[in-house]
Amino acid sequence: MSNPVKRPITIHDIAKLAEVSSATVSRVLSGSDYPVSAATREKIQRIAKESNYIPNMLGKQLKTNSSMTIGVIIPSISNPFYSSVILGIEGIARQKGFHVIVCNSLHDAALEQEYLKTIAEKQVKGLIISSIGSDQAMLQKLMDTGMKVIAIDQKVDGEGISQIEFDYRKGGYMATKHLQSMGHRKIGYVTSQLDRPSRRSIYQGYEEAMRELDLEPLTAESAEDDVYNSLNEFNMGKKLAGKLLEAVHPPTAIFACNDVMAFGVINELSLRGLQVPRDMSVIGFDGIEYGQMIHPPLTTIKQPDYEMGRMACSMLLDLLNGETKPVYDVVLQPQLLERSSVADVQSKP
Amino acid sequence: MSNPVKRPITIHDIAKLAEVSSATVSRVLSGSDYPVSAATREKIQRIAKESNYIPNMLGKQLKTNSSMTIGVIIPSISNPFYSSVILGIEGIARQKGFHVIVCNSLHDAALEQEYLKTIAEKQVKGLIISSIGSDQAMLQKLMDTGMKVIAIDQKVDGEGISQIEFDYRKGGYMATKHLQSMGHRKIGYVTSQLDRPSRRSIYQGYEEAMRELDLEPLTAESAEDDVYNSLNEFNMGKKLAGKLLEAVHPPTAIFACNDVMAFGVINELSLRGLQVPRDMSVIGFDGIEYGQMIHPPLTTIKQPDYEMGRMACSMLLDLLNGETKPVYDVVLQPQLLERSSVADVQSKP
DNA sequence: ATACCAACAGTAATCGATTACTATAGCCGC
DNA sequence: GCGGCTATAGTAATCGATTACTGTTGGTAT
Repeated sequence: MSNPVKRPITIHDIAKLAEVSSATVSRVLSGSDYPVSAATREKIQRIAKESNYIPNMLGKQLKTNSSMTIGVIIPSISNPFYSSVILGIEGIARQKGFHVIVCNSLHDAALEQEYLKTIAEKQVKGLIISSIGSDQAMLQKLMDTGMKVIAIDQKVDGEGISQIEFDYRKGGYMATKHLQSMGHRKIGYVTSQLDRPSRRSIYQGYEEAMRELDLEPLTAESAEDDVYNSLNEFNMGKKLAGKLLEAVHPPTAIFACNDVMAFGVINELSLRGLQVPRDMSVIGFDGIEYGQMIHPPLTTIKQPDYEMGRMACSMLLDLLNGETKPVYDVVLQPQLLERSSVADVQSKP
Repeated sequence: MSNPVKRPITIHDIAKLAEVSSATVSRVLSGSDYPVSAATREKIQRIAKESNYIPNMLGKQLKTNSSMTIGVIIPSISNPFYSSVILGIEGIARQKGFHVIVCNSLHDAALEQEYLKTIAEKQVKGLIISSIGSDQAMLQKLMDTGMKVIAIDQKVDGEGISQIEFDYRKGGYMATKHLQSMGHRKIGYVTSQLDRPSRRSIYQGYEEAMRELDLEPLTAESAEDDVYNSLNEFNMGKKLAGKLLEAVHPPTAIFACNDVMAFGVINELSLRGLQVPRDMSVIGFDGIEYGQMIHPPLTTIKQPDYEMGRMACSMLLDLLNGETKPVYDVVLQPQLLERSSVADVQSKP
């Protein structure tokens, strides 16, 4: 019942048992192509199995200077958008024998820096990051020492970083145009603080589409810092929807900067006795799965999150394999998911 | 513009620059309490900083045989329940200077085994697992070599494993009792395949509560294997709700084995023109945040996911610190979240 | 003045695995 | 029968950091 803390088995132990040198054991167990006689090979494999040998990767990685691991830094896995990205990354990585270390920066730049350091210390040679911070000095230093980096979602400037972005501006434009095409002219926009580039881009798309038809933008922006948390976003959506309704000329359609906020908008509307889409149209942004589980199913702009993860990982592995492609940016295109939260209000002739 | 792959700086390089031995450098940089003169100490620190020294944790961990890392194996981060658990684990771990490696078994026993091996190879000494597999031989072997393990959510049998469970049975019982207390007598239960212990337990709770009042259980169980995926669950909820409605004596309330499935139930009802809770009451199980974003807000049984993560991590760190507590099980209690999807149908006198 | 101890610094072993290098034996061709 | 090649195996250096051990110096207590 006590625990006599057995020292783990090493190749040296196996070497002794098999009466060979540890070099031979290593050659067999690591799958090297160095020739070893069939008899010896079998004997070593048998002993390794019998003794439950577990290789120590620290030793191996230290010597070979390769950890077959990639790091991922994202704001938070509890955001379904990012958890999809991760699933995409892991799928590709696993397929190629790589492991993934995921770090949640929790929207905290300091924590992001800390994870960056940890990842470097663990000798991880490849990183996929959706950066929250603005000071990329550390990132740049790591790249100078040979780390390969792919930035996703959030643009990072700095030379030598390949990017996978969304065309947020276009997404904002598409959403607005869709509402316009359904006959809406007074279109409100609710958004969390316009502090991040991605959010500003969506807004620009909205504004541009409005200007094209000489329409007045009507925006409700959150003043608060986002403590990123679904429930907060939801409540913010409610609050901002309320604001728009109390405007002098309330809109007939509301565009929310993300799906969860759109949920809040819909909720607030229904509390005030307004039916979506009969009394008010709503469109979201993100395309999370829950959007089709609510009533009415949310029309939204889809970001191909899973694909983004897969693509980022493929690009990174190519870089790690020494394929010296030029640094390049991929811009993924938004896609309109037409469901049932937008009404056609055109007066058809 | 080319990349002359600089060899990374080691303590030996610093030693040379500072004209001291690498032992002294290590003593300064690793925060040892071995005395080093102030002058030397400062010089070393200055040079380390100037040269952007990044310690190689592989070397350190290999020598000290401690990786300050814990492993976590869960079915999938895209399930908000588990992502909450992870956030709880990480919070505690970070606070104590530990890192966390998260592995998604994706409900695949073989993949779980593989990750188990990987974690062992990485010399991780502590593991928190929500196991999907039934063969715990490997897990037991790892524990024999000194790995500390805490099982959460899913019961794992095997000696020496501390558990943190939910009282699923009681949760099922409470949900059913709540519906009964609101006057419901015909209560349907929709569930995914009763193949996992946790699911069977919820069902038992339901059945027990029904028997207590001599009521006939009315269950719709999915025949399909669960490809774990929210959308699937949602659709299954729709399908099973349909089944219940077509029963000879359709229920007045439906209890779903998880929240997403309850979303499906509600959706199906509303498609068929039934209003929740006026025409049918619905109760869920899990307590995910999205439950309060739908209409009507979902009454459900809350599992303290975040707390579970924190608790598991605390227990694990205690174990790793050599605090030889007895193996013990914690059973977390379910909690009724009363929102608005259940109607009171009692004929009040 | 002697014994003892603390402060400080270096040498070298060590963690576990890989691999460059060296060595031996058997076989082939000519 | 000799150079050369292949198959096979062992020796020892190596990755980067830590640390047991040894040694030197200077101060202090008696």
